[in-house]
Amino acid sequence: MSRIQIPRGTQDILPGTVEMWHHVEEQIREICRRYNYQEIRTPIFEHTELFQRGVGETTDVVEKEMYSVESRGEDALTLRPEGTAGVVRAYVEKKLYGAPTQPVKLYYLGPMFRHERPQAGRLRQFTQFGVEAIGSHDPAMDAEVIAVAYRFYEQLGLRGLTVELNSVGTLEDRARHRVELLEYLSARRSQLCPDCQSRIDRNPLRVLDCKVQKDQELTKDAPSILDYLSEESAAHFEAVKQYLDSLGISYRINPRLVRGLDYYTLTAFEIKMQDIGAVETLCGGGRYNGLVAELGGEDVPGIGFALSIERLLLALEKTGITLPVPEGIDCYLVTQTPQAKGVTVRLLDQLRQAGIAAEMDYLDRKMKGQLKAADRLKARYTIIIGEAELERGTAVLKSMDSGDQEEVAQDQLVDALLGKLGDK
RNA sequence: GCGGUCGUGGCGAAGGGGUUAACGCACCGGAUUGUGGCUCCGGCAUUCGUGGGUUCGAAUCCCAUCGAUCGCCCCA
Repeated sequence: MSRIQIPRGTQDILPGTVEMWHHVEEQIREICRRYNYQEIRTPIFEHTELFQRGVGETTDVVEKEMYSVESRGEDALTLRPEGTAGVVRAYVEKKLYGAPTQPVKLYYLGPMFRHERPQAGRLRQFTQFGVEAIGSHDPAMDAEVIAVAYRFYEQLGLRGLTVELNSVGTLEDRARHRVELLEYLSARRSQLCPDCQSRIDRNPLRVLDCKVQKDQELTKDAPSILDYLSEESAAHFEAVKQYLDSLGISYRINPRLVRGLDYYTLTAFEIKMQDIGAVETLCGGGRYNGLVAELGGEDVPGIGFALSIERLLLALEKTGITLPVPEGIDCYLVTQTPQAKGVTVRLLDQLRQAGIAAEMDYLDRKMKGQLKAADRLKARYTIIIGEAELERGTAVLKSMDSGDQEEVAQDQLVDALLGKLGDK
């Protein structure tokens, strides 16, 4: 029979690795508790139209990366490629604008799906942690959202991160900038790389972000969005910068920073780290003041970020940070003869009910093999029941660390072991 | 959608046309018939991703295919 393999761009997270995920997940819940963001869980799939309207019809994500299915004559469904659209949909549908605490501050953690060619830090199923703060225009809100991401990385031990900051303005700001930019780019069209020539028509802001050296030089003096911000937009941007200064979070203004999703307005930011492969962006986010209205709600502002756990793990690995991973069990039960097995099974269950992580042999290994197995499992203690102990109703309790051992009555074992484990 | 590199046991890895496919880790057994971590000994790939071709002979050369990986586009 031929073997069925894991789909491209997905991964099995096995024991030994999953513990790191647990640790990261704990840190996420902890930081969200402190910053007062509450968890929301939305469906893994949504109506395709949600992403078309939310993310934007002409974005790459919607145009060529969605996993969509026709669903038995009903509206087409799509595996979520990002988290914000679903959260905002829920905000509108569940009327969270009426929630007793405002602004509404939510976080999510879960798998996203995009049909792309996998590479380092890019998968078809990947996991995002994101927050959304909906209902506030306050630039301090922007700073807080950036701080959540930044402090989260700090808390895990990552250093040398760069916060890149920009304002992409309001729709009106962008429209005025776009006219000038198009004029500038069109004049140089033929000298730009083929990718950029098509970007001019699709998303001219992207041209400014091109990695080709020649293009960088050609667009060096292109009109900057920052020069087209309205007074209000500029004031917002200034305030965000000041709040970040107060937080002691350093940042780099990058007027060419563009986000790939259509819903962003005003503040846009990324957190980057070098040398983790071709992808250096760990986290991306920004304001989306038009999105709630676009999805049928009131005209309520919002801001959020999304970051990938896979990229975080990659960054930690490159930095040489190992996460604290609990390992080892408390106790391994060893039997010399098959006759003792009945007692062992009973004792094992008693230990487990008492909260002790315990294991026994299921492979008919000899005593020696069982002790070796206990060692491999990093058991702190072993309980050995040989012929003599079986007869006397006792067991040997042995410390695997010191090698010390003592004989204990079987009905005293749980307490004896609890006492020893408690001493540690 | 496009390009580079790679595919040998559970894992890491040598071998780059000639008949036993090194070695290390892990695993199992023994030395030690009631005790792990160290040591020593033994066992563990009818087979080199898959299919086809060249050849007296292919893990080794060629083609195709599948997969992995890195990069482009784009993004977290």
